[in-house]
Amino acid sequence: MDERQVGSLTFRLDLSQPLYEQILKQMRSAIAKGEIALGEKIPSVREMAHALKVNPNTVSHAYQELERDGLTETRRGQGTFITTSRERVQQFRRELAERLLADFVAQMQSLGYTWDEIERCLHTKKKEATVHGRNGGAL
Amino acid sequence: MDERQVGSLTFRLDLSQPLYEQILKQMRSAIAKGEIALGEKIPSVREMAHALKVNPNTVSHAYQELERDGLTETRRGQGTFITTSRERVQQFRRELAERLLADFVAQMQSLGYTWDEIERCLHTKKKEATVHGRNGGAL
DNA sequence: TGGAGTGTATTATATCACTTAATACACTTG
DNA sequence: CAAGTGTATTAAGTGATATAATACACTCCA
Repeated sequence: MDERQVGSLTFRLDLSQPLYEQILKQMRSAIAKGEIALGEKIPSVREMAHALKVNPNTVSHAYQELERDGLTETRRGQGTFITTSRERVQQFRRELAERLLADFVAQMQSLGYTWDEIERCLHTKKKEATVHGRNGGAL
Repeated sequence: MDERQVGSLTFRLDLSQPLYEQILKQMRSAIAKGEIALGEKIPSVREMAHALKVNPNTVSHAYQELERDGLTETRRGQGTFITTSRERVQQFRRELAERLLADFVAQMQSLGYTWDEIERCLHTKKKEATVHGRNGGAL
């Protein structure tokens, strides 16, 4: 499965995307889902780099994007911490979901799908997924 | 708007994505939506390159991907033609939509959204879009 | 106070995808 | 035979990505 544990987090890295982007996305998900508590310290750049067998610069790149997102706060000499603002995390989650939804709909419409057809596709897939596994297809 | 006409097609190119990918996607859309008739000849590599102010190699790259998709057939010395198989086009459209849907759902679930929440988001956005413009938000 | 651990910045090197350019070839049509 | 097709090749340049090796300023704690 090529999974790597670091602290309470689990990462899956491959070569299909930039490494820093994969780290970034998986950190965003962990924060959005509350898998890391608000205000909690995340692994240091060097610790993360060592655990993921990746260059510290690459981890640093991802961490700086997280701060640009407003999801983390960095304290010089101390480390990087998840923001304490629950509102900020919720807002980010909403905005990202909104972007994903808009992109998805735009692409479906570029193939000639109508709103009703898109809704029907989603509903069909939901029923397919919830029949097989009880976890809603998440895992 | 930075749009370029070539034959009956309209292209919009920017620098946010590889040029060959943008050409590829917009050709796929045109074929899937039936904006180009089955069996019809598409502009030659050189003509398209000149019209889009792009290198012939870049257009050729996109055209070869189209053939890999099974959406076009190339006849040496004659040109590139849309497949005559309506079934092939429909199948491609379905498969691409299926992929888009699966990716979208996976990303939403990675943010902690449930199936019901995803369905509600889509339905809300549909109502927002159909209130404003009558074209369903496509243009 | 000093050492260890923080994030950050810098410079250098290497690789890869993408793009352009200039040719060349085999094929088909008129 | 000439013009137009797709295709292949070689070369060059650019930018993003990643690694490596240092260095610096900061904070904490023994």
